[in-house]
Amino acid sequence: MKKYEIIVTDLEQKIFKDIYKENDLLPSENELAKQYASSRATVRQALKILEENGLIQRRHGYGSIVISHEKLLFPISGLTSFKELQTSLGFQSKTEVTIFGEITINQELSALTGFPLNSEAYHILRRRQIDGKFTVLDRDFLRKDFAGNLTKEIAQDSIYAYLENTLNLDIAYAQKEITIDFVSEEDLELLDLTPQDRHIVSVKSHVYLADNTPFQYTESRHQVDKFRFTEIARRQKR
Amino acid sequence: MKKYEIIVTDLEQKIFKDIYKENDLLPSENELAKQYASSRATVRQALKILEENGLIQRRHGYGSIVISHEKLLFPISGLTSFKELQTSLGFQSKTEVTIFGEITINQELSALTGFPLNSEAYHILRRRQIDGKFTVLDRDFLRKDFAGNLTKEIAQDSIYAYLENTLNLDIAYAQKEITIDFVSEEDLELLDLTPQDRHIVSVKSHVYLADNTPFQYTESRHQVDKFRFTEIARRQKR
DNA sequence: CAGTGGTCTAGACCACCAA
DNA sequence: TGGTGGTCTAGACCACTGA
Repeated sequence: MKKYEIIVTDLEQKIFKDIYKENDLLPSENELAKQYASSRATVRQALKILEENGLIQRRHGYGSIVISHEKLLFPISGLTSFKELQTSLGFQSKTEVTIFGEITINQELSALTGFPLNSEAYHILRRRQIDGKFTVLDRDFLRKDFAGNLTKEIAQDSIYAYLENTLNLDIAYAQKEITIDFVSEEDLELLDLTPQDRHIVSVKSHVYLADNTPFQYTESRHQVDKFRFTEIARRQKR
Repeated sequence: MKKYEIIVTDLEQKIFKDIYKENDLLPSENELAKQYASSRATVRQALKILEENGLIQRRHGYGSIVISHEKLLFPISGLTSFKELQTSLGFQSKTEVTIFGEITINQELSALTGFPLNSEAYHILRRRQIDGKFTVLDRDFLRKDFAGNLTKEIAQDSIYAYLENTLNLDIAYAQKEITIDFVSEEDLELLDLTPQDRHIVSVKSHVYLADNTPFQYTESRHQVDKFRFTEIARRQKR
């Protein structure tokens, strides 16, 4: 474990255990450097992470204030997968793999996914049940040359866990887009929608590996009243 | 201008001018440190910002890759106000101030906004026109003890510009939430909705100052088919 | 004013990557 | 293996906040 990670973890725990309470000041950077027997730069690296995670707010010439952390629920932001969400929130839920196929990328799919023309990809359609009702429909395209031997069983569990832990693929970032679409035939067929539902929330993601190759394209369609997205936004000074 | 800002700006321009093209490698950190006559730490601070802004992707042991920047349109993320968006995107648009009033924060409003009970606040309702149609409805609550003498004229222009540039208020971060609501009576009355529209996108923001005081609460209601939200999400390793 | 966080330097060693 | 980015140090000066 790296030194700055140790500091982050320790401060996180102290915040969650209310040793440092909401609106408290953390010890100064010099003080923390002494406490952790580190340089100030290392402490600052740790504080930067706490700030990005929305746990503290730093103030020039004053100190680092602890932010209310009760409000920090349910960040769909940050590339979190369904399985992770589900376990961390303790939902009653199930995943059904509707389609598990392979496909050659044609012109249209290449434009959509960013994959090379004529490359081979998995095409997976899954629907996810929350509290007994199918509320989310996920369509995934994954490049076969990277995703190795994906199976239906893995798709039923967590694809991300498999890619990152088993294949050691380095997933770096995603370009996400949220829009509201009209309900499609397919949505009606596969999700438990009420007849009055005309709209659906669509979250499209292009997922890239560390070396910048487009690796996955996902469209996730959520029943409108089950969707919620939260994030901490910091004002960009520059 | 700080040294790392100079480096960021310079590299940004070189990327936008295609001197460094998509999928190119930037010069190494040591090389850049030489070029800008700075330390490596300063170069790294600049590269960190470029990475957070989605312009490059850094890779351990390899280098910093330039990411496609054509995809970077319309980030509502990052606390951007309507006026900024409008000017940066060149929309034809207009803002109408429907309500400009003052209000004492009661129990209910205190819970909603986080403002102290019995404090004084501005209550502003604005509707925004894009291409001749009212598509966005903004309801703002701003604490009067911070927002000084706000006027209807300022509200018609940009409140943020006034607060930051004129009052020098230090807006630090916002907790945002996106949900889909049912269309309300008020929405129907003030927005140009079609009779079939049943849903509306609601973006709620709690805005905080640098010293962590809740300062503004905004609910922004967007016509469903005019709403689009994009962001770059990085996978959290920790 | 003393103390805080923000910027910056010049070094060091390590972990990773491609050839 | 040589070059890359990732971590870390020990120091310096500056800009800002509060009393």
